Amino acid sequence: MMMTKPRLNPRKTPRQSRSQATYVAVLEGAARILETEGGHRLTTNHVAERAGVSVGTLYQYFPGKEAILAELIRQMRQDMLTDFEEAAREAKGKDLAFALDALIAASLRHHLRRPALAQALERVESELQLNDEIHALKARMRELIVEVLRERRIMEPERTAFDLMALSRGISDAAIQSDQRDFDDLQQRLSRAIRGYLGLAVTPLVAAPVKTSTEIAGCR
Amino acid sequence: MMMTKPRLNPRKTPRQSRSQATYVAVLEGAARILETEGGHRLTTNHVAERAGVSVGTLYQYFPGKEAILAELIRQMRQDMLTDFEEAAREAKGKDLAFALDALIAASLRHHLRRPALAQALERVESELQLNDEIHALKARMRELIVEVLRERRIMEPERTAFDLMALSRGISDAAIQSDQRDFDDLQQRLSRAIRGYLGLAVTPLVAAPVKTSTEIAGCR
DNA sequence: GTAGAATATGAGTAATTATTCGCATTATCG
DNA sequence: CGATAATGCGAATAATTACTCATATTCTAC
Repeated sequence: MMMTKPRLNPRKTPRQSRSQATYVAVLEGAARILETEGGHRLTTNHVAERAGVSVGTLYQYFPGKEAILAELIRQMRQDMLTDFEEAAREAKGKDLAFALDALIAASLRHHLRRPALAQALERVESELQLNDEIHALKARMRELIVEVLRERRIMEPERTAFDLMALSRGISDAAIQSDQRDFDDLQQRLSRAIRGYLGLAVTPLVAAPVKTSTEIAGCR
Repeated sequence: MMMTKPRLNPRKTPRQSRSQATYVAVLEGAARILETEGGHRLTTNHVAERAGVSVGTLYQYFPGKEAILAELIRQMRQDMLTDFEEAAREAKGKDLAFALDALIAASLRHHLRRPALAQALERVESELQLNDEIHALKARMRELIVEVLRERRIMEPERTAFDLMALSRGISDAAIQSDQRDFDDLQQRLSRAIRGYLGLAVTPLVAAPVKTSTEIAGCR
């Protein structure tokens, strides 16, 4: 034979359906380890075992565990972006509060689908430095929100989008960490936080002690 | 000799000043690794090296790297709690907005002192399960905020404190991750987010397109 | 069918990381 | 001092984890 290729890309692209199945099995095995045992137990041998696959097979498709994590993150971000795009399309033409609620719902659905996995992947994401593809996905998500804000004449849409995403993530993460999983409850709390940041009307949490005449008269 | 003790607690308490110095050197070495290289490079040998200490010495004071991390986290939470208590004392008797700003400032100081370290430790904290002492520190911090809210007649103080802490952390973390380090800018953004959540007055971000008479007349 | 390509295997090896232990050094106290 | 305890050392060893490769199995196309 002429010359065996010098082992170029260690990561093959699966061609047959059986290898496709192997590929997703590895990813799913890794995901389940993240969910149930934590990142420190994610070793190549262990992933292969949980995937019902041999280590050698794993290495045919992934050069190492970082590659597995990167692919899981990429898929998560891709799914999230798709949901966001759908929500933004629905909200087209509707008013600000409606559009925001649609985006909040999309974000919440994502966090509640596989809560432990989403949390673990976000942690990994901030620890690893990511490839450009993942960065691009996140950038497009932010741009999408910026557009929603800009169309509604919100000032400083970039910074506002940044803060809204950040505070949403903060509340979602903390809630999920404490096993709060009630969709409607979380939706309300996120909606309050976001509307409040924007200066939209929000029912005050200050229980009026005794209504004085000056308080009733004054607009704020 | 009668009987060598069966190696009870592998973690000695340093008695001489020199060993005190060793103890803190190990912690500082670990902290610097977290800051500059990331959690995956935190190995006992490496920590010892960066601390200028031999591995054996490290193991005299810490049974393993988790113990080092736990102690770093404990110290971080302890410092933060102290700052919060101080801020709450200052704010005693002042109005809600003032009290909140004092707490925000304390939180921000903490995050900005050693930003990369704070981030890394928070990640580790959510990955490891912590001992009761650290849980207690966090619980006392939340209680402190609950009290601030309760004294000002805020409804559902527990849940509100939870959400305020969560959204603050979300914004702080995201900002620091993006190298936004301007104290006053962050203070303003956090203040807006928190006041907004509570339904306090916040300058709206909606650029009024044309002021209609009904908008000017209506209180909200 | 059968040839050849693709895929799968897992024991075996390399590399990394954790942990110990015998001994050297330094401090404390009378 | 000198005795004893405290501290420090780091090569050596154990344990874990990463990764390979010779071989076996399964698929595809003719």
